[in-house]
Amino acid sequence: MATMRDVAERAGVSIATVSFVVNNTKPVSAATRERIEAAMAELGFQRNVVARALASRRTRILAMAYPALEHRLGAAGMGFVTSAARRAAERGYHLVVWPVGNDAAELSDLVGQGLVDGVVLMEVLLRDARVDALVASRLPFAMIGRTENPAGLPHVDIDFDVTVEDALTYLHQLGHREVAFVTEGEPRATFRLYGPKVRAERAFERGCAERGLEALMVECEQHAAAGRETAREILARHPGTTAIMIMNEHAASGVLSGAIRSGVRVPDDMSLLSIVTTRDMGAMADPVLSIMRSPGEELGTLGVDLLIGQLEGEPMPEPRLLPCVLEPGESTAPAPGR
Amino acid sequence: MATMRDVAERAGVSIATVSFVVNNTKPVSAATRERIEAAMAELGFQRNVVARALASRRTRILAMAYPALEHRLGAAGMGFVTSAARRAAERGYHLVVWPVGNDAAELSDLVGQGLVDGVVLMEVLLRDARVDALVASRLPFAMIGRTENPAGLPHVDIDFDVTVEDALTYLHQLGHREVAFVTEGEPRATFRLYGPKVRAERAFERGCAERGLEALMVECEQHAAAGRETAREILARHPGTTAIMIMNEHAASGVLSGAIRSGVRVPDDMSLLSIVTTRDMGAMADPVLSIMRSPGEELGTLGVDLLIGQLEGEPMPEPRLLPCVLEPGESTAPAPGR
DNA sequence: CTGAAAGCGCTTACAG
DNA sequence: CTGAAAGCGCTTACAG
Repeated sequence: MATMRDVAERAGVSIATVSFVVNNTKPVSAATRERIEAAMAELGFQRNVVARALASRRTRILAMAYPALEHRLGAAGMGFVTSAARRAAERGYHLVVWPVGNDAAELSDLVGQGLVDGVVLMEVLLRDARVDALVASRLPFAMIGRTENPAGLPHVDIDFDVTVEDALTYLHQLGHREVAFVTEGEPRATFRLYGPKVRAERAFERGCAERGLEALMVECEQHAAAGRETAREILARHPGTTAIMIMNEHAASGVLSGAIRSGVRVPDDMSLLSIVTTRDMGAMADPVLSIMRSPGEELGTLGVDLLIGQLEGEPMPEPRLLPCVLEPGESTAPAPGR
Repeated sequence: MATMRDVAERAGVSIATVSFVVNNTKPVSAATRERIEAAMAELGFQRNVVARALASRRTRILAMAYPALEHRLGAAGMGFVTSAARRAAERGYHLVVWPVGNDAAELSDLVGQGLVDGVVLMEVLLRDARVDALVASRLPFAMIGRTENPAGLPHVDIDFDVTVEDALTYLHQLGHREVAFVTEGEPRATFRLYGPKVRAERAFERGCAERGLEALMVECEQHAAAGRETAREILARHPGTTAIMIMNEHAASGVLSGAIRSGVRVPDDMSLLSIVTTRDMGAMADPVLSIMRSPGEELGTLGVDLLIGQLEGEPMPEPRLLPCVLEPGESTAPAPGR
């Protein structure tokens, strides 16, 4: 590999001048610039990013930190990572992936190595030791998700209030008055601090109260069999239910087939709406599920933008909350008798 | 951040000696080692990985290169990345993700930056310019997947021969004599070079020939609606078919519901076997699909091991081919009349 | 507009 | 067992 020294010799200049044209950081006369560019082309020069990082104290590497044991991150998880990596590349950065535990020690350790200029933190909890560790480290970071009170901390997240409110409005306008909400259930204690679930539940309760509806919520493990069982349970205990809203991607198809197996027609007797999910997931069911699409890729892109913005001294961008967008499928219809 | 110089001063030694104990690279007397370790603890010293990389000419960063536009990589793609990142971390490496185009120029450019010690290349084609570029770069690499003739190139891949053979054996033993194979179809020209598809088709043809069966193969786009249409087509044109093998994760549930909508009972009238997929995908269908599980995470782990093996001068590990493993669900049964 | 030089924080022969 | 010193390949004041 040719170095700057090689280029400088060939062009008959100092390496400083080569650096100036490579980085376009100081004025250089057209003549010498041309000589240098010719030399670079002839030698196939590429600047060594490690040396640049050490000298400039900026590695131009970002980290994407996500929970190591997170199996919930399926297709959506890949969407975060690929969109974030793409955006980072577009802006001249690299993205490393850091599977980290929920304890902050591991993250602090990684940060201390000095490899990255900043961190994008995924799957943030309402109270999150990793966030505290990042604040303490003074390294720039951005959250995908947010703590209980994220004011002042750069973040992007799904707008659960708007998403749930839009979902309820949609179902309510279809005439549904008894709506069940199937959420994710998990034994792990930290799950009580899982923002998406907590925020969606609060929004559901509020939305139901405003409409004078009962807020029926059921937790369900994250697989199809549990979804089937949950559907049966709802039908047995709350036979008046005409619509089920689901925020549990892996159980949604199970809820559907559980209902169908119980002799319920979807959407004639029962509407199903799967929220915070992807078109692909909805399309795999039969009938195709109506969904509210999660803005997964947008969040990855925005998270990186928020971080790079800080690194490059742009005016601190506002936190962004993006709602999921309704994409009706075949599983929602007017309530029976309407 | 404390540097080695700080530690050395505090311990009253040279920075060389500090380096020796940090890296455990030369014998140091117990007494001085203790002083140094105490100093490190007091200062909270962490070695700067960028400086180490520059001095040692090893960054201990690996790249995972995958096709930028690849939307096929859903949950399985995340499995590759997370398992690879975890393995890299276990062995003291970082993993950067590189979304790259199919042309080799982008990859060569990234390699030339000197950021990584090696590359794990995903979604390798039978003839692949990126592989040629990596060979030319002389940078160590490992493939997940393989070219047409990968002898001498480190790789891990699914053993499509064994997988398809096992699938056929399973169906044949259940009495099925007319088996259709639904594969992925795509307009892109490079898809003709997509190894998994080509190898599976060859294996299917061979297996059918050996058993005196007709090798019925149908291409299908990668979504559920196309799967439904494909099921109808098979039923209409080949009414004797009693089993469908599917290597098209996103269409599998569609094939199932297409068959059911046509009045076919699964598995009584028709068996369905989805190969090279995940338990999660199979479980989302009703009835639960019998699958052959893709060893996605194992491939990610092995790919990293293969790469690190080269970097650390271990004897060149053999390429590894892993078969998918049969996990019967509710969608396969003896052929009708058996 | 251009260059000489210090320095980023380590590793690694080399010498003792 | 330990240290002085060169060097990894750049960037960046500073001087001219």
